[in-house]
Amino acid sequence: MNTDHRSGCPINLSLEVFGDRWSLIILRDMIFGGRRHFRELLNGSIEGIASNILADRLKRLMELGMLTKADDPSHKQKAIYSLTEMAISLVPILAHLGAWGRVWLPVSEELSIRAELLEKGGPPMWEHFMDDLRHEHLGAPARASGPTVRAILQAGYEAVVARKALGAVRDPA
Amino acid sequence: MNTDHRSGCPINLSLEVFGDRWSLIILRDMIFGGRRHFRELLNGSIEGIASNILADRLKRLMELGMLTKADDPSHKQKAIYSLTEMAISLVPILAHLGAWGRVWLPVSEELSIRAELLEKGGPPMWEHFMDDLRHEHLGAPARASGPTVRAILQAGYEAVVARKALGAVRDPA
DNA sequence: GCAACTGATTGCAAAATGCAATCGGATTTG
DNA sequence: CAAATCCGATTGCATTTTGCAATCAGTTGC
Repeated sequence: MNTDHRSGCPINLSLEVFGDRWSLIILRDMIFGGRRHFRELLNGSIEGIASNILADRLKRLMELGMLTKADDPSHKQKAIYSLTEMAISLVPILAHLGAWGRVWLPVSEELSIRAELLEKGGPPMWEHFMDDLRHEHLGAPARASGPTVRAILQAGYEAVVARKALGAVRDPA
Repeated sequence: MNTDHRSGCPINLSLEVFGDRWSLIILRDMIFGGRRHFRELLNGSIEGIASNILADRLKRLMELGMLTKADDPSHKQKAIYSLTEMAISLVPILAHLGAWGRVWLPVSEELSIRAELLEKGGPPMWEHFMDDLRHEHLGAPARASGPTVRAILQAGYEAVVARKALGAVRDPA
């Protein structure tokens, strides 16, 4: 890992970790989309990441301690990528980032409903989400009750998609 | 301004705004360092931004609605850059980013004391800070009482520097 | 045996970055 | 009043990063 930094400022060092156009997109897809494999990240990315960039960023994020990689027992060639606690603790930042983007940028309704729900859920929901991710990626015990936060966000997303499809039937273009 | 986006996801759109190595550094120097002029940003940057990059980013941030530019009445050639509400509302994100960096990255003590104080102050302190910035950059009325948040952070910084200098006298290298 | 899929790698063009020198005008200094 | 300094940039150029398409060798399912 590269250890010569521009400065010891925490904001600068954070930017050196994910101050590029792809690293946080990959982490977003792992956190919110539940993606664990190379191809899932490659083909599932709505932004269309290239395979060489994805390979480079996965390697970089591993060197930085944000991800780990393990063999998939069901497929000798598959690798499973896992979030570390360092990456899981980005959830509040992602929540704030989504909230800020929702206010100031031309977001689409179906892609911002998750950010809206996460904002409304506040820190308690973020903690729930981080516990879910610790269970999923670090083998921590599962939360006692209730659906996962990802399932709640996904349900919200699907409700918006369904409502928009209905609107399209009633009011076709 | 460029209006073709990779996706309408709020996190992606936020990254398109400041997902590079310099934009947030410039905003940090304006917010925490109180810098308003080109040269202040150029020479005051500990990370050493190049003048062409600074010029490009200032232009870009203006096009995105994060900054405005005005003539300095005291100097016909000077320009004063001001934060917009869009940029001021990044304060909570910067606070979280600093807090995260302080935990996970090799920050220096003197450059992370501000992040520590801002984290301990919590959302009420962030609101105070944003009010100060609205007064400074948008002409809003000043807060009723007490020192500015920037002054509090600066005092903390100087206390650390003084303490470290004292330690160097007592325990020279 | 063969097509589809696995996590990547390679080659190459285009864009972004880093760095030093420089610009014309405004201001300060001696 | 002339020289030096400062103002916000701009230019040229080498290096680095990115984006894109094609390709790779090994694994799996049929």
